Amino acid sequence: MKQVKTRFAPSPTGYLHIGGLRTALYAWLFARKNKGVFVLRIEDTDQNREVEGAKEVIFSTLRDTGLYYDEGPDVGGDYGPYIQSERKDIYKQHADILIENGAAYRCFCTKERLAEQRKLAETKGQTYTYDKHCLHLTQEQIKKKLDEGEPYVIRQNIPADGETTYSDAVFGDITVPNSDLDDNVLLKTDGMPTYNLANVVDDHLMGITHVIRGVEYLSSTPKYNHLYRAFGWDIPQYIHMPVVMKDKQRKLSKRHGDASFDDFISKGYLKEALLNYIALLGWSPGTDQEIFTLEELVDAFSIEGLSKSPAIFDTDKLKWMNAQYIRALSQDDFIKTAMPYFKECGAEKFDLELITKMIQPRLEVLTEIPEKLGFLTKMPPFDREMYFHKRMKTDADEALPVLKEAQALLEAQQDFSEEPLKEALMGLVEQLGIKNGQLLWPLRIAITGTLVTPGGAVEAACLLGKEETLARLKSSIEALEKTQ
RNA sequence: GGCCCCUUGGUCAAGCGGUUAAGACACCGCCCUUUCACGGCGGUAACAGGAGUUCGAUUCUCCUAGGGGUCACCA
Repeated sequence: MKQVKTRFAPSPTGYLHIGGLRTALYAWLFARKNKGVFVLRIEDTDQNREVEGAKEVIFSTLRDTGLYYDEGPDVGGDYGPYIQSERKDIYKQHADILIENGAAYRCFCTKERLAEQRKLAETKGQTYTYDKHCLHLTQEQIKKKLDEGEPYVIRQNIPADGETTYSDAVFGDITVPNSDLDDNVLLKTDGMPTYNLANVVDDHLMGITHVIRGVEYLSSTPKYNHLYRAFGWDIPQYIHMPVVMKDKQRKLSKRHGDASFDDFISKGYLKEALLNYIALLGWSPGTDQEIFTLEELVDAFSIEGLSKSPAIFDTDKLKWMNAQYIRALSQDDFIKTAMPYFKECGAEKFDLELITKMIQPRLEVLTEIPEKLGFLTKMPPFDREMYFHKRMKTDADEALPVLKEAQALLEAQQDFSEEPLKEALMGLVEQLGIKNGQLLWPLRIAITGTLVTPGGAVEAACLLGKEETLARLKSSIEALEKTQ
C-alpha cells in the first residue's frame, strides 16, 4: 500500500482562518496517524491577492501549534517547489497535454461576451455555463488568433452528456449530470493556473493520497476527477470538511475578529486550548474524552468521527476549555504566560506565587488578569455602601469598631505572610465572638476598595504588605468616621 | 433560482432496528465558603414534520420544511 500523504494548501491571505487551521489539523492528524507525510503548499496563483508577509503567518502559526510539515516552502522536499507561483511552467505543460488529448481547449472569448452570456442566462432564469463556443474553432482560426497574439485562456472540456459519480470518505458517493458542470478556466490569460488545474496537477505530482479540504470544493470535485482521468492518473481519496459557522446562518468571518488564529491568541486564549477545541468541532472521538494533547489526538483521530453538517463555533465552550488549560499549567508556566498581563497592571512587583494561587483558578482568558488585579496598584474611591453585606449581617456601622480592632492587631503583627496573618485574624474573630465574615468582609473592602477580588482579606493584606495595608486601612477608617 | 449535501436539547455531540436517547458547555438549584471563582452534588432541556418498510424506527426509503455548499480568468 502507498504511503499516506496529506497536504494543507492555504492561500496567503495574511491571516490563518480558524476553519483553515482545523483543516490543517485534520490533515496533519491523518498523516501522523497513518505514519504518513504532511505537506504544506502555498496556493498563490491569484496575483491580485498577494499579501505581504502572508506566507510567514502561515509558517509561524503551523509551527506554533505544533503542526510540523515534512515538506514545504521553507523546509524543502523532493517534490517542490511548494509555492504554486513558482510552478508556472509545470501547469503550462500539463495544460498542453490536456489540449492534445481533447480534455481542454483554448478560449478567446472576451470578458464582455462572457458577461453578456451570463446576463442572458440570468434573465432566462437559467444557470450559466460556458457555451463551448471556442471548442468549435477550426485549427486555422486558432492559428490565426494565436499569430495575432490574441489573449486566451485554456478551458476544461467537460463532456456534454452523461453523468459523473465521485466518492468522498465522509459524504459517500455522489452523482451529478455532466451538463451541470461548467467548462471552467484551467489556465488564465496571465499564464497562471486556476485552482481547478493547479490542485490536480500538484496533488498528483506531490503524491498526495488523501485530499482533506473544506466542503466548498465538494461540488467541483467531479470536474477534478475528469482531469485525473484525462491525465491517466489515480484519483486520491477525498475527505471534505463541513464549514465552521458563527451562528446558524453566518460563517466565521474575519470582519468580526472571530475568525483568525491570531485574534484568539490576542484575546487571551491558549493555543493548545484553541487547537483542542477546534479538533472537537465537527469531529468526535466517540468517547467522552474532551481534553486531548496533540499526541492523544493523533491516536484518537479517525475519519469515521467526522460530521457532515456545519458546526457552530461556541465561544462559551472554548472559554471553558481555555480555563481548563490555564488551570493545568504549572506555576512556572502560568507565571511565564501571564507575565505580559501582570506587567499591564503593575502586578509583576508583587508576590507572583501568591497571585498565581489566587488567580489561576479564576481565569477563563488571560486578558481578564489586569482587571482582576487592578486593586493592587490603585485604590478605588471610598464607598460606604460597600460595607453592607446582608448575609454576613454587617454594614458600615458594624464594621467600624471591628476594623479598629483589626488595625490595632495588624500594627502589632510582624509577620505578614499568609498563614500567620490568617491565624492572627482568626484569633481576633474568636476573641470578638463574631463570624469570620464580619471581620474579613469589611477588612477586604477597606484595603482593596473593591467589591469582588480574587482571594480574600488575608491574601490581599499579604500581597499589599504591612505598610500599604495599614495605610489603606487607616484611610478607610477615617472615611468611615467622617461619613458616619 | 438550478444542482449537490445536511438535519438528535440553546451549542458541540454519542447513537449506527429494540436504550430510562449518553457525555460536555451554557443555564438553574444546593453544598463548600471572608467576596468572586475552583470543586462537589442535583435539575431543566432533543430525535424538524409527514408518509412508508418492519413485529418494532432516532436509526432504512420517499416527500415537505429548514439549513449549508456551489454556480468566477478566487481559492
